This record gives sequence, C-alpha cells and structure tokens, in this order.
Amino acid sequence: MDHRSMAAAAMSMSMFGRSKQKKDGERSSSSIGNQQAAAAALPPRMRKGPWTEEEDAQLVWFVRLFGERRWDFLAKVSGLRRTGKSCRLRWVNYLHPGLRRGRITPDEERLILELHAQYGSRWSRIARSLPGRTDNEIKNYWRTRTRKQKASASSSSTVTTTASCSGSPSSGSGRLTAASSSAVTESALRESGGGDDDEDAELDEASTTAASQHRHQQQQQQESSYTMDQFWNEIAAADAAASYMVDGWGGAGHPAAAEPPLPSSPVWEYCSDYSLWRIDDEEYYKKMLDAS
DNA sequence: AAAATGTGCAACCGCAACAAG
DNA sequence: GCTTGTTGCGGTTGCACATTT
Repeated sequence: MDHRSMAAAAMSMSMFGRSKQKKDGERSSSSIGNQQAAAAALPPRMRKGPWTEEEDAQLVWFVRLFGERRWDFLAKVSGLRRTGKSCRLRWVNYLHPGLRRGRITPDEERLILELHAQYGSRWSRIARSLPGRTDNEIKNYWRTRTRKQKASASSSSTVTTTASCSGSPSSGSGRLTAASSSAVTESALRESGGGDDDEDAELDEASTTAASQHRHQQQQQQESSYTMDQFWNEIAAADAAASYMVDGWGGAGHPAAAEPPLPSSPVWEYCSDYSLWRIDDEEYYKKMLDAS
C-alpha cells in the first residue's frame, strides 16, 4: 500500500457516493468551512452529522493503515475531527468492504424474520447471519416494516369499519386498498393455518403486499445495489492504474492527476512526503502526535 | 406548482461489557 | 478490587428525498 493507492481510494469514494450522501457532504463541507472560520481561535471541536466524501476517504485510508481497531487512536491520528466511536460507526455501517447496498431481498427478509423470532431485537446477532448487512440496516428495515404493519392494520380496520357502515366499495385510496388487501391476505392465512405463527403471516403479508411491486423492486435492487466488494475492486483497479503514474500528482494522462487526493490533516504533509509509507509502528505516530 | 405527508436511512446517544493498568 | 479507556449494541432522532394531496 502506498500513498498513490490511497489516493485511488479517495477517487473511488467519490464514485460510490450516492446522491443523498453527496448532498449531505456538500452541506457538511460548507458547515466545515464555517466552523473552521469560527473555531480558528478555539480548541478543535468534534464534528457531528453526515460524513463528507473527503472524510470517508481519509477514514478508509487510516483504517487500511491501522486496521479496524483502536478507533480513538485512529480518529486522532487521522486528523478527522470525529470521535473514535463515530469513525467506527461510519466504517461498520457504510465503508466496510463487503457491505451490500440496496433493498433487503425476499430471502433476506425471510431470514430476518426467522432470526428475529429466535433472537428478538439482537440486531448484531441477526446481522451476523446476513453477510453484507449491518445491524443498523436490519434494525431500520425492521422498524420500517413494523411501522408499515401498524399503518396497515389501522387502515384496514378503518376500511373494514367504513365498508361495513357505508357499504361503499369505492371508499379509500389506492394505498388503502393495497393495505386492506394485504390485511385480508394476512387474516386469510391465519384462518387457513398457512402460517404457524404471526411471523409467517407477516412475512406472507409483506410478500403479498409487495407482489405487485416485486419485479420493480428487484429491478431497482439490481440497479441500486453497489457492494463494498465492488468498491474495493475499484480501488484495486485504481491501484493498478495509479502504478503507471509518475511521481507526484502532476502525472499526466490520469483523471486523478489534476487534484490532490485527500484533505489536509495534522499528519497529512508528513504523509505526502512518502516517509509515512515506510512506517508501521504505532509508537511512531504517538511520538508524532506528541510533537505536534 | 406548492404544501403536506410518508419513507428510508445515516448518525447520535446512552449504556453495558470488557480489557488494561 | 478500582479506575479508565475502548468497543459494541440497541434505541432513537433528524434529515433528505419521494409521494400524495
């Protein structure tokens, strides 16, 4: 690993950032500027909120240097004004290689239901059985799912009441219709003994409700799914490409040559003179930090 | 077209467990 | 055994985008 490959990582980070992430980054970048101006005379404060692409790239770099441990140390050394906790969270939930992006598949959904029945809300335990999925992701999915079910249940009861009172088949929106149909399916399943517990019924409900959108969702998933494997592959590819570059960032013929790879940090200048890349001793960094 | 509402998800917070000194 | 620092976890919040009215 050398500084060129880390620059490649920085390049790749900007490639996989989603639109929302980009917007967050833009907002955060401007706030960084404001904060930097305001905090010039103040002791450095920890940043909060969405991560910028620059921060991501910086974090990826230092995690690749030091490994996924000592997050507080890593946060300090990296120059990121983030807590170790925040760094870890960002890495685990967003930057870790092998993470899957995109919607939860029906198979995963089934597995989550099984595991939730088994372990309850122990999301990290459930996540271990779903490669590429984080506990946060599963937790969010579950939350969304239960929220939908609550809404579905309340609206279906409303529809049932309304229908029984007014007898009007046209009452209710399309959403309401979908919700009520799913509720009907769920109750039918319960009555028919199609599911041996609520979880199964819920699963079928979810599947039925989504049936009309399933193909569309799968298509969306194929389009939107961008795994961290792909990301790291791109880094590797960029590594290879970078090996053709001449020394320094003025190398011609490469898109990345025009701009420096990463933002400045307390150790950045040190890094850029190449001497960093001969270092693998943590102690050296401690001394460096003490000296700065 | 604009406002209101819903949805998805990244990130924060507080707590607990664990390890090292 | 106590203190301190680190890590991991679950619950919750807030924001941006999408959809509906």
